[in-house]
Amino acid sequence: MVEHVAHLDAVFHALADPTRRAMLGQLAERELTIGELATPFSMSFAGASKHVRVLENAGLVTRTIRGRTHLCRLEAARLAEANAWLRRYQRFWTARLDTLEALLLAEDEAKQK
Amino acid sequence: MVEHVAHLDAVFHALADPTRRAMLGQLAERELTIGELATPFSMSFAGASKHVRVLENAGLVTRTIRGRTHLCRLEAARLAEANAWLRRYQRFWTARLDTLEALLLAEDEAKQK
DNA sequence: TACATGCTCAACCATGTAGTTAAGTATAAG
DNA sequence: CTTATACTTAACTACATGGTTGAGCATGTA
Repeated sequence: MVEHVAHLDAVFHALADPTRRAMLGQLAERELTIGELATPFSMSFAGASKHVRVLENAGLVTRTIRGRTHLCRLEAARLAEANAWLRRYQRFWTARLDTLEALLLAEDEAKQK
Repeated sequence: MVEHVAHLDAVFHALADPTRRAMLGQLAERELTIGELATPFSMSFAGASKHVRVLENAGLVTRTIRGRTHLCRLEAARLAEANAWLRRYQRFWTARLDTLEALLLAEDEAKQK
C-alpha cells in the first residue's frame, strides 16, 4: 500500500481514454486478440496496438503470445486498487455503502477470531 | 448514463496525477483555499492553481470566491460516476462485493414494496 | 492613498500522447 | 519456397500536459 501510488497514475491514465475503456469492456466478455480488439474502432491497427500497450503497462491486461496472435486477458487487480482508492471517498456521496463497509469490517473481524 | 463518458475522461485524467489525488485527500478533511492546497507541494503557486483548475473542470471540486480567496470544496458526484464504472468489473477481483451488491438490491426491492 | 495578499492569465519550455504511415519480424498456409 | 496474416517498431505530425516566470487584477489592511 505504498508504491501503489505509481500504479494509480498508470491505471487512472489508462482509464482516461474511451477507446481503452471500451477495450476493457470487450475483454470483460472474453479474451481477445489485438486484431479483435482493434476492429471496432476506426483506427489503424498500430494505433489500437498502442492502446493495448498502455493497458498492459498499467497492468490492466496481460498478453499471451500464441503463434502469431497475441491473446489479451483482463487483469482486474489494478482495477481493484483504483476502486480501493475511490472507496475512501464513498462517504461523500452515499451513506449506504458506509453501512456495507461496516458489514465487511465486521465480517473480517469475525473471520480473524 | 450516456454523456457520462466525457465526464469519465476528465475524471480519470484528473485522478491520474498524484498531486491532484493528494489535493482531493486534503479536501476530504475540510474546505481549503488555493493557497492552502498549494503549500504542501514544492511547486509554484500558479502550478498548483492549474491543478485545481483541472480538478474543477472534471467536476471534482467546486470553488467559492470569498473576497480575494477561493475556497475549494470536494464534489463527490463525479467520483461516484467513476466508482460506478469500476463496479462493473468488481466480479473479476472479488466475489465478496457481489454478495454485498446482492444485499443492496434486495434492500432496494424491500424498500420498493 | 499606498502596499501587501490571493489568485489568475499569458507566454514559454520540455516532455508526453494519440494518431498516422511504412517497414520489419515471425508464423501459418498454399 | 512463396505469400498472406498478425503484430511490432520506428519515424513523424499535431496537440495536450506539467511545469516555470512575470505581469496583472481584485481585495484587504495600514
